[in-house]
Amino acid sequence: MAAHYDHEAIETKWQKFWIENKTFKAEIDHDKPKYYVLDMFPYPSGDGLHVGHPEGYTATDILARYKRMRGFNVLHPMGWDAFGLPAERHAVRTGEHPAIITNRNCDTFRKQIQRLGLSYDWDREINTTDPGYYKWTQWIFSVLFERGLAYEVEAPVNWCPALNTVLANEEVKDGKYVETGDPVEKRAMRQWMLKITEYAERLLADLDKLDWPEGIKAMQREWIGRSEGADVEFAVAGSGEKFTVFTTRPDTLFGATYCVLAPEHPLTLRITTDEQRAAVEAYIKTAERKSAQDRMKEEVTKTGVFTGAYAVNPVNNKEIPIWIADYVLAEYGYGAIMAVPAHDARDYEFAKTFSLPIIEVISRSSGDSIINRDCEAQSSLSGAYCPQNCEEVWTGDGVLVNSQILDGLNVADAKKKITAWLEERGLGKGTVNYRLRDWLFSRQRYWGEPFPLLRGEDGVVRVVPMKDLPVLLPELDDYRPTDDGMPPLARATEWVNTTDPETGKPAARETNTMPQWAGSCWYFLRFCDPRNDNEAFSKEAENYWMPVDLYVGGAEHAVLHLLYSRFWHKVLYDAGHVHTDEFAMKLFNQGMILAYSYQDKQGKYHYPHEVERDGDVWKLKATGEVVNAQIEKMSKSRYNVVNPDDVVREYGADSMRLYEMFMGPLDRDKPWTEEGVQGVHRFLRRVWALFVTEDGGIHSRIVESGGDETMTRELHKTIKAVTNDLENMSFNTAIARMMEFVNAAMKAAAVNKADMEQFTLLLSPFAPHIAEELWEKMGHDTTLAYAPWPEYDEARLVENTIEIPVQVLGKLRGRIVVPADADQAAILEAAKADPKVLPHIEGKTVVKEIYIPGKMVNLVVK
RNA sequence: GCCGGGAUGGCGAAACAGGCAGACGCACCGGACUCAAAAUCCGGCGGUAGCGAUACCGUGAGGGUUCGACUCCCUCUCCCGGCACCA
Repeated sequence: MAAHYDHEAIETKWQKFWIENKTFKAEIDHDKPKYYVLDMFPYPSGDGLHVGHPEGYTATDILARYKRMRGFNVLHPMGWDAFGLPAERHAVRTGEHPAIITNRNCDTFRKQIQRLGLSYDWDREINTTDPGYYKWTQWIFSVLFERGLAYEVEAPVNWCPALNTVLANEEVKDGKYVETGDPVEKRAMRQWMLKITEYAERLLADLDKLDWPEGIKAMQREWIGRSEGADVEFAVAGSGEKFTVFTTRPDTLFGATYCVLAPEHPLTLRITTDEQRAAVEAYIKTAERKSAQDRMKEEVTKTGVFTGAYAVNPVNNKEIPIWIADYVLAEYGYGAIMAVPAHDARDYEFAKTFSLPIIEVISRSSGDSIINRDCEAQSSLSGAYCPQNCEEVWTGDGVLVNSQILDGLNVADAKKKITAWLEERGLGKGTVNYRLRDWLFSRQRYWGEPFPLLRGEDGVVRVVPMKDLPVLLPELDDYRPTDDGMPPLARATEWVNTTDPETGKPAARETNTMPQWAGSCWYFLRFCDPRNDNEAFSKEAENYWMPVDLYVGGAEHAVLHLLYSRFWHKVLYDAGHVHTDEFAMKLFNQGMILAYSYQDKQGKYHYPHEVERDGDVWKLKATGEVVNAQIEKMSKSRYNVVNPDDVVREYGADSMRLYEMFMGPLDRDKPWTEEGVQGVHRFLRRVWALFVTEDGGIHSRIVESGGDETMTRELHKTIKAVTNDLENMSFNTAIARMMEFVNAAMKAAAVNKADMEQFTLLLSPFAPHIAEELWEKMGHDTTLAYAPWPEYDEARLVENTIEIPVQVLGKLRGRIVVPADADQAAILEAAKADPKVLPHIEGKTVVKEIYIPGKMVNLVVK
C-alpha cells in the first residue's frame, strides 16, 4: 500500500474484502441480543443516488457497526421499492419493459451504495417488483380480504387525469397530487378500499408507546382526527324526513338557530320547497363544478342557499331553517350540521353573511355577553338576536345560559348531561368521529402488484388460492390505458379471462394494480427471512428480529408509508402472523442536505464551477457579473445538485461519510460545502500521517510501551465521549472529539500502540476503510468489524490537578489550579487568595461562598 | 388560526443534569518551508475600548426565578415544516 493516504486503493480493497468474505452477513443467533437498524429503502430512480440518501444510510451504518462491536447481532439490510410511475412512464415512451428499466436503476443504486462502504448484508437484498417478493404482498392482501378489510365500492374518488389513475386521500393536498402537483378531480368509480378506519382508534392510541419524533406523531394524530361528540337527530318539519348531525358541542344545542346540509346530502332535493327549488338546484350544480382548489380560494366568503324547509330542534321543538352550503363537507360525519353561530366561528360567519339569528348559550366567565343588548334589532326566532347585535363569537368554556336543563353548568358537564338526556329519549347518542377515511387501494397502472382476485360470472369475487400465487404481471407491448379508459392490464385479455380453479368456471382478473405503498408496507418483515419460498417470513425469524429497533428516513412519509405500514402490521398481528402490534419502536428523521445556488439578476441559475468568490460577493467567472448566492434545496433546476460519485472519487467514501455526519445534528437541515468535505478529508490525512510513515511503515511515535501517559488519559476521555455521543446519535460531536484526540496525538512524542489501536476501533464505524487498513498495518489479520468496542476506565480519567474557575458575584475573575483531592476549605482559601480575585473582594465582606465540587467557586460579596 | 421544530461568531456548530459561552471544523489573517506556488506545519480569530494587564458588552426581544441562566418560568418577534371550513 502506498505511503500517502490513497483513499481510492484502500477503499476498493476493503469493499472487495467485505463483499467476498460476507463480513456483514447476519444470521439468527439466540446467544446474542439482536439489533435491527433499518433505512427507508429507496425508490431506484433513473437519476441515481443523491447526497441526501447517504446521510441517513451513513448514520444507520455507523450504529450498525458500533452495535456489532458491542456484541449485538445486527440486521442491517437494503432493498428497492421499485414499483412506481417513473419506470412505467419511461416504458410508455420507449416501449422498454419496466422490469428492465428497474433492474438497470437498481444496479446503479447498488453500485453507488456499495462504493460508500455501507455494511449491509447483501444476501438479504430485496426488490418489491420481484415476483418472489410480490407473491407475499399479494398474500398479505388476501389476509386483509379474508378478514373483511378489503372491499369494493363505487364512490367519488380522487382522479388524476395527468396520471390516468386514482389516488388515495393521503396523496392529495389542496386538490393536487402531492408528488407532481398535477390537479386531481372527483370522479365516481368502482375502486378497492382498505378499511383502515377500523383501526383508527388503535393507530391513534398506540402512538403513545412509540419513540417517534413528536412532529410525526402529531401529524398522524391530526390525520386520524379523532373527535368526541354526539349524533343528534333532527326531524324535518311537516314531512316524515329526518336527518342526523354530528356535533362536538352538544352542549350548545339550545343555541342552534339553523341547520346546514352539504350540497351532496341525499335529502337536499327532497325537502326543498318549490319556491326554493331553482335556487337550490343551481347551487348544487355550481358546487359540483367547484374543485377542491376553488373551495380553498373562497375560504373568506361563505356561500349557501335556503331550502325553504325547517328542522325541529329535538331539545326544545323550535323550528329552525335548513340551508345548504358547501362549507359543510359531504365526506365528514353525516354531511349535515346544526349551526350555533354564537359559539362556532364558521357558523358565525355564515350567519353574518345571511342574517341568520344568534342565540348565546355560553356565558363567559368574564361576564361580558357577546350580544349587544342596546341594539334594537330583534330576530324572528324567539329568544334570538339578529347578527348585527352580536359582536364576536365565543368558542371557549363558560357557564350555560338560555338552555333550560343545562343552565348553570360548565361546558364539559353540559355535554355529559345533554348526551345522556338525548340517549334516554332516543334522540341521539354520544359518538366518536374520525377524519381518517378508508384507504383507496387500487391504481389504474401497469407497474404494480396485480390483485390476487378473480371475479366469477356470478359477480362474486374470490381470492386466488395461495398455491396459485404469485399472480404474475402479464407481458404487454403497450403500457398505456386502453382506448375505452380501462387500465393497461385490460389489454392482456388472455390473462384477464381465466378460470376459477375452485369452480372451474370462467372468471376475470382484476385489472387494477396495487399502489406503490403496498410493497413498502411490510418490507421490514421480508428482510427477516428474504429467501423463504414457503412463507412471507418464518415465525422464528420474525420472532427473533422484529420489531425494528431503529428506523431512519425522511419526514415526508409521516402519514403515508408510516401510517399504512402501522395499519398492515396491526392486521398481521391480529391474524397471528407477527408478535408485536407496532413494527418500529424508534424512528428518526434525518434533515435535508441543502446547497448554495447562484442566481443572476435575470433569475437564471449558474453552476458552482461558473462562479468565484471576490471578497464578500460572488461573481460569474466569465463576465464578472455579481450573482446572488443563496442556500436552497438541491435540485437540477437550481444547478446545485452534488453527486456523491464525484465526492467519493475526489475525497473517498470515508471523507464523504465523515463529512455528512460532521455537518451538524442529523435531524437538522444543513448546507453542503466543498470546503467542509476538504476539512474532514484533511483530518483523515492527519490520521494517516499519525500512524504511517512516508515509506508505508508504522510511525516511530507509536511505541509498544512507555508512551505519553497523558495521551492514555486523552484516549479514555475520547472513548467515553464518543461512546456517549453514539448512544445519543450525536455523530458530529463524536467526530469533533476524535479530531481533538488526533490533534493532541500529533503533538505527543510517543504514544502507546495499544492506545492507538483503541483509537482505530473508535474511528472504525465512522471511517471503516481507513480504520481497517490501519488495523491491518498494526499487525491484525482479521477485520475489526467484530473487535470489542473500547471500554474506558473511570480511574484513567482522573487528573492530578484540576483547574477551578472563580467567580465573584457570578462574574469570572480568576482560575486556580489545585490538587484533584483538595478539600473545599483549601479550595475556597486558594480562591480568595488568588491575585486576580483579590482586587474584587478587597474592602468587601464575603457573605456567601459557593463551591460546586470540581466545577466552580462563586464568592458573593457586599 | 392550530400543531411540531428552530433562532448562539463571517459560516456549520458545541456546551449531556442551572456552573468557565463559542469545543471541533470551515472561511479569513499572520508566520515557517519553497526560487515560487500548491500541499503541509505553527500561531491568531465574538464585539467595543486600551500598547498592555484588563474592563465593559454579548446566546432573537423584554421581564422573572437564582449566588449563578444558552439552559428553568412568563410575554413577544421572526424563520422552517405540517394541518386548516373535519362541525
